[in-house]
Amino acid sequence: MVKRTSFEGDSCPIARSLEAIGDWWSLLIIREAMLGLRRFGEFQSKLGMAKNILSARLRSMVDHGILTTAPASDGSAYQEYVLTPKGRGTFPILVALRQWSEEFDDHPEEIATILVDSDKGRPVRKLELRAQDGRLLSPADTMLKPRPAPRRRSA
Amino acid sequence: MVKRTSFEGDSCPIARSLEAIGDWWSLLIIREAMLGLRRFGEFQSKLGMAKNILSARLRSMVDHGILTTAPASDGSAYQEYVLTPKGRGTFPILVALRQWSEEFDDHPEEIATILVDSDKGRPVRKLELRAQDGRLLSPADTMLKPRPAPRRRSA
DNA sequence: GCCATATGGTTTTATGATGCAACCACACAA
DNA sequence: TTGTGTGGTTGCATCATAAAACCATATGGC
Repeated sequence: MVKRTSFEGDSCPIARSLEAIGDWWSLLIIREAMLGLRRFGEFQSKLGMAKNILSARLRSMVDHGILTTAPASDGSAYQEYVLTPKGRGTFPILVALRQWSEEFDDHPEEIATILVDSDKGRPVRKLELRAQDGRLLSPADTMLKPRPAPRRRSA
Repeated sequence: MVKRTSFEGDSCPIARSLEAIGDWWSLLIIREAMLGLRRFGEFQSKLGMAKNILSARLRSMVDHGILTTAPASDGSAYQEYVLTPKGRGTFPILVALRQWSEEFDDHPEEIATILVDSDKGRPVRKLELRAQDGRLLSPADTMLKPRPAPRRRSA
């Protein structure tokens, strides 16, 4: 088989995420959904992507529990695609991608938008990773530990 | 042309990130590099990916300034691939992907590792997005604003 | 009712990307 | 010289993607 290697059974959580949203379009669809788009045609015209691909992606994300199809909203017999909590949970990923571009892109002047807090209208801070006790952590301050084995008996 | 649509000129910072690291393998390669892998063979055997694909990805990431080729280190006439600051800057993206799996994956018991702070050995907190004044922000507390036009004259 | 048009897709077909295996180049060792 | 390991490149089969055509169901005009 040549089967574009699936990460489904992989034990790495990053690989598992990529399995669901690691393709070209999914995160952009989620981004648009986060901004309020709901209808097939809206996504299609906004993103300019092929309709068959959009169709496949939407279905895949529905299967993964990232989107749900809501029956209507304006009566028009069609369905809408709305984010589930799992879908909205990708927000930090989108922000991280955005901030990475803002910080390291070779042509940051081409970036058209900035993310601000809607209350004050000022740019948000960089995402920060903290320890349980609140210390700010850099990559070097972290390490991976094997997950404790699930206790079978006393669950 | 069918040319797998490039996001290179896109003004959306998320699309721009995906252009560089939005494919199947790049983030996994970066993850391994973050853990200390450096040599072609190490990546290849650890990730189990085809050598030609690895070769293409490494070259692409070098072109994007995410990796650099260092001439040696153990004398063996070959080169090593090490992360640049831009490459290390993807850390929050990896953490965000990891945490999304941890929170929403259907089979979280299959996730083998947890990210801890190396000082205390305790799991890290969730990534948090804050406003300039320190308020914790949810997706709904944020909005996108057009970037202020670059002033040509008084730069 | 009848035709035109918009929406929301699916099907068809062509090409680029990926996966695998084979091959090549180089370094080093026996 | 031959052998072996590393670091790739090349060919070919298959998969995914893109573009466009096609289809089904409303909606609107007449």
